[in-house]
Amino acid sequence: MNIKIKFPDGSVKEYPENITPLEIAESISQGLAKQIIVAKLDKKMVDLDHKIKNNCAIKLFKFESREGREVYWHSTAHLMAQAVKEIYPNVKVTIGPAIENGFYYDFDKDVPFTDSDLEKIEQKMKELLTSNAQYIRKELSKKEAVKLFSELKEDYKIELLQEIPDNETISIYTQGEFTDLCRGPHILDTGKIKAIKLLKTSGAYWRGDSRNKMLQRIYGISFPSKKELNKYLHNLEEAKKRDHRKLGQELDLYSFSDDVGPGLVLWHPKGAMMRTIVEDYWKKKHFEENYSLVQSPHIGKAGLWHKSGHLDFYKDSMYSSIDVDEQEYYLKPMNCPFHIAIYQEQKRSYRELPIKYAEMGTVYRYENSGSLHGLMRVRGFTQDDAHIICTPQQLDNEIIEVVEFSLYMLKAFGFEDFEIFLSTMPEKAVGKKQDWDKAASSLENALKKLEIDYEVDEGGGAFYGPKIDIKIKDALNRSWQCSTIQFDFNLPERFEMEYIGEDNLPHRPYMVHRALLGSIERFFGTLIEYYGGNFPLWLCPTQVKLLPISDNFIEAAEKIYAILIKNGIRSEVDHKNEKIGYKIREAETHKIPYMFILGQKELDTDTISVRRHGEGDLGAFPINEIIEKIIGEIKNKK
RNA sequence: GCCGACGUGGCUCAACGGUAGAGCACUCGACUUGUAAUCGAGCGGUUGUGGGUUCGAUUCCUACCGUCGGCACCA
Repeated sequence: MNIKIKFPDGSVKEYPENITPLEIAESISQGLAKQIIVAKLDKKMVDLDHKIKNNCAIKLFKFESREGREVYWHSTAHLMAQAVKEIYPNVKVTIGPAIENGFYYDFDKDVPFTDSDLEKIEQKMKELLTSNAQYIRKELSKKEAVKLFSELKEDYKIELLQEIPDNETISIYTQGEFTDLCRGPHILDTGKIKAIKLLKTSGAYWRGDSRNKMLQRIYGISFPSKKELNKYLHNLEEAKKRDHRKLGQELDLYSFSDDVGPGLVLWHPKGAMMRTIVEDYWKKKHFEENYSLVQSPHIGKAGLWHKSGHLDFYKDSMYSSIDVDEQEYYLKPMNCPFHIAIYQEQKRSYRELPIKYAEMGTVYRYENSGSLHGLMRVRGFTQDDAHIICTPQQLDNEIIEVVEFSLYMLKAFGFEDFEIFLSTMPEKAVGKKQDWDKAASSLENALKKLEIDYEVDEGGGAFYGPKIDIKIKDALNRSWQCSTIQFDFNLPERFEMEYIGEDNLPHRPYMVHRALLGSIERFFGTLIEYYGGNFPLWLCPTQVKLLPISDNFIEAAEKIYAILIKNGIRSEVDHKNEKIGYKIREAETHKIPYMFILGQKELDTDTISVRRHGEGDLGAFPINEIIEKIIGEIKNKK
């Protein structure tokens, strides 16, 4: 009997029953058959030797597809587990999924893996490859599976099995001597894996819970060719050059000091200059958006933080108290209570709302030592914070405006690539369910109305309200939260915030916290990595460096410098007694966008020779012309 | 916080159970220079901190601090 197979292009072909995806691929072309990794029948991913029984739609995946890579890497993880078990038979296996770039496998092993263990394991994997073992799927009952893994003494697998319903069919995969509990699918045989690299080891808690035992994780990656692996490793090296910690030092933007303390940033002149430009732009835009700028102190009395709930919920991550005149004070971990205090200085009318208080507020949080990371995660940072206090009727519109504003800001700094999340009510939460729903739908409506793609992070909201987060990835693909727009059902209640409505009765306002850039420190870090230190001209701390050909032209350079400064162009004169090649090299390595070269030739023709970073010699320009060009570029934020 | 690795002049790195060496940077001198490193000289480190082993430690052990890679956390 024949069955009908529908292809993604809509065409339908008939095949005999029990045909496999691999055979179907072979019927199309040998080339395709060689490349495919896995197949999808209707909505189910299956092995390539899966016997097809019914009419269905088929989709074949190569390594180039996300699905293909996932299966490929997952199969490599099995291979790694096999290698580990052969070298260390007493190690217990746990789970080993594919991740965005490669795979990992967690093992329970008393002594952590060392770098040389990694080499041994990699070597063993390559050895195992030569046997070209097949990944053989077997289905069995839960009872049988429990028996099998008990015999293998794989306790973690038994724990996993226990969570599967009793009547469900369990699948296991075996390659060579190694059998793993696994839903699949897998590649057909290890022969497809051509290049492997084990990248790093680390500790990782069983099931991601810090109360559980710490396991030993190995990360790795694999490719169908050595060439692709090398390319990946090369890209990794290139990405490391964009690391904001490396560039921050090289470009003399900021530093940390052991004497000052971990996670406390020292902004050097060039970094502080850039920060000032960011903040000035931010302020200008906030005035345009009808925000009122406020400023608040760095510490406040304990009572304030009790009332706000911060001491209940976050005491462990607040710096310890400061004793002032026998009163307890705390460094602020958030700006909200101060903004609320400003709001409450007067009786507020509905006519005043919405009130939007904004502040570049520097807050201090005692972050775990292990989580500190350059500028991305620090202990003292400045939030571009604001609190929108409005009536329920104003809410939807305010949310739309703030989401738009947020994207506008990120785009102004050149960011196009970010991920947006809508986080909903967590298990532990304050406020009424109906308020949460209203707030969440208001957030969702704004995203939909603005036609923004987003993911829902179920239960990912703060305890006090749902939120929209925007995350940006760093050079090494780690993602960091920047913008955040958060509802707060907690503080208006706790502080008994009110406004007098049209009905002459007090009402509780809605409050939204929002930070568009997030933390200035983190934002600056992502900015560095995004541009790899080659900032758009308007942000560059030094826009033009004047390079006299010899000492004899320093004076002439100083004159041009004065003109540039007068035109608002940030410039420097190179006073070094060096050859022009040296000065150019130094300016290039410092990623200075414009180099003005000045010698006899230029003096004679009343021009300057212009060199652009990364582009090279642009030729000679009359000074006015090049100033105009530069000013234009700054205005266009290029 | 947890697991692991690491910590040598401002930076990048070397050496080693016998009181540290190079390049760059910096200072000085010579050269007065044409689109990514001119030459020479000099300055600069109680090898993260404390304790221990040893005749002797930067090297070995240990605790702490910090950094890095993950995990957990992230209002």
